[in-house]
Amino acid sequence: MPASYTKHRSQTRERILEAAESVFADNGYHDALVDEIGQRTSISKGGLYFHFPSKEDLFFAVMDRLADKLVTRAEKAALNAESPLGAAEAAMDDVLSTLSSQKRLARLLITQGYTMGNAFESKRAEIFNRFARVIGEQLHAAKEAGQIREENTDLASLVWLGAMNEVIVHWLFSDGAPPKEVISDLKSLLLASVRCADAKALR
Amino acid sequence: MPASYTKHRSQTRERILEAAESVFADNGYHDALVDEIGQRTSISKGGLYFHFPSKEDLFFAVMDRLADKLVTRAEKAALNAESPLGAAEAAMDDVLSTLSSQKRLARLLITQGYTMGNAFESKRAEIFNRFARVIGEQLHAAKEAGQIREENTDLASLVWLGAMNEVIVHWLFSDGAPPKEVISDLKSLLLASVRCADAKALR
DNA sequence: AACAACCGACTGACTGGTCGGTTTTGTCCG
DNA sequence: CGGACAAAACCGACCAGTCAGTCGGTTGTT
Repeated sequence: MPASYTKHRSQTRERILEAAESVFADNGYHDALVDEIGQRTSISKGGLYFHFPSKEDLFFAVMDRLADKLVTRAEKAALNAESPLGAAEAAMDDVLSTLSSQKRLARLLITQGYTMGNAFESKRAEIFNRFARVIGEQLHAAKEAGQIREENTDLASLVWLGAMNEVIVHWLFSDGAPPKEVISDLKSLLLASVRCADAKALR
Repeated sequence: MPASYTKHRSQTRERILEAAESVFADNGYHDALVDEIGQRTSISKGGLYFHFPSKEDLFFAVMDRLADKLVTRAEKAALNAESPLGAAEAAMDDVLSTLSSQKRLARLLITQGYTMGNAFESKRAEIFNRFARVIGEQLHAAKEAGQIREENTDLASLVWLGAMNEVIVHWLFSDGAPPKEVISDLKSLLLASVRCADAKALR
């Protein structure tokens, strides 16, 4: 298999993933038609099935790609902080800002993880655990460094994640404010929750 | 229409709702078969469609009924508390305990709200908002009473709800501990988040 | 008789996936 | 260079399973 084949191949894969992301975001897994992904890519159904073995696999690939992009961004944002707690804040900040400007993606990421019966649950869990770990590691370090008094940092990271998730969901389905606008208040709440020692961080 | 008709009628409806709850909980909306609900009730498909106009309507009815039961329980639990903050804790406590012992229902309530495409989103939001309001009202009262320092009680209630939700999800899909077992730590975190003035409440 | 309640075989729309065939791309050799 | 060959990439009509919902008919109640 010549090299130039594989190159073009991955380009096409990417094109398909892009279109699929959009179709899944618009319609959800069940109501998304493989044929529509075909239309948007100008690739026939047969062509699609040359690149992906099933609709399900395609969906998984889309979600993985999306999660990768977000986690990578968040991790990078965390690196620029000068303290563990700052890093946790930065990661949170980044995710909320990013999703604030991409409602469709937020929806896809957060709600569609549940849409395929039991098959996808573990994948959804995996994705959320990746986020949780990013936060959790920083909180753990913050504890070691004496920045916070909370002991159970695993639970704390779950609380942070859940809070972020709920804020986003509320924005998506109940006309809540965009996450961006509540970041500041949310930070105060979450910093207080882990009993941040630094009073000024609570403003 | 004689009275005995309507009486028997509502009994049958109840029987159907019970069975449907179980089938939906086991399989999720899409993979649940109307025929299976028929089997479990010993009522034929035609019979079911005499009582409910569509599968979707039946699902809605099941979810409403479930949410009603839980919210009512939680509200009752809140009444027995002697302070607003205690009431909020009690409501949280009650919901987590109840769901801890009913994994299938927890799953149904929390994840299946997303499984029917866009059709069900508003209903899911409605149900969660009911819970949020129960907590939110108590937190607001707690603020008025000077029990907590947090100002933004609407956001705080969202944080509480999101935290509870995430703990449950983690239990459901990542072999996390049953919510019951983390209630105590979770309480500490959430009380701290709203800057509870009473130091001993934080233990 | 009249109406509610129920039955269950049937239908028809829907759509993921297949497959035989066609086109495009890269390679090799004379 | 060019033409022959193979493999990749792509096409799209078609298949086959699925299942919500229907409807003409039956049973039970008042």
